[in-house]
Amino acid sequence: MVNQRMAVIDFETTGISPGLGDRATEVAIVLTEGGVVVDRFQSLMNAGAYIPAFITQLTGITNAMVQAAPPAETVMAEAARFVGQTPMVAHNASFDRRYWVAELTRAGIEAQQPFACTVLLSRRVYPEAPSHKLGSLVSRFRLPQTGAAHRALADAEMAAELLAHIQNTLRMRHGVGNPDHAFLMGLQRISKAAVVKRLAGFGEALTGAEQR
DNA sequence: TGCCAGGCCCTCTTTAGGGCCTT
Repeated sequence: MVNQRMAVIDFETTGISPGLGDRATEVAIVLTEGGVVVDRFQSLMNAGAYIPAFITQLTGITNAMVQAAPPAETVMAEAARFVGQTPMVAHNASFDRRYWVAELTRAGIEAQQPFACTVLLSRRVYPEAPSHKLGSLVSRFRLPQTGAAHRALADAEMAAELLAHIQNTLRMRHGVGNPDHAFLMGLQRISKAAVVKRLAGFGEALTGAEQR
């Protein structure tokens, strides 16, 4: 059992590019330990950015909702205190890490936490999956649907469920005794081709589907 | 009002192009 604490994060935003002015509208972080959620943080935030209609249609988050929310800098400072030095995880982490760094930088806070990515891990551990979207994987593995998709807390909790499922697969199918954050970072860094050899070294042979 | 990016991965590749994934 992996008892290491990890912080699974999800942002809702006004778009896909913080470098071009997009801002976060909501953040949620769940702390997991041994595959169990032990604490939660969630808040809308007012970054003063306009939310396009199609984003509101996707997330349900309106301009009025964020205008009534605390300032982004205040929320991010609370989020940073909540996370501390806990290693982080996100679904498509390159996206959430960019917003984590961008919003913390605006708040005058340095971001140093390493990010593991459940998309990269899923591609390596479940190469047979036809889709690696969060919702598709949750459905495929019959994981709990923790609320409305495309809201930060629900997506963070579903990503945490997926993380626990990946860790369990590594333990049960591949004999990885301790799939902690450092192991996951190592696994996502090596090429997909190298993963077969790496995991095979932990014990049980991979399935045919995984060796394709 | 509503445009946009970036990293990873595959292949009809590597002097490239396109799909996936996130909002």
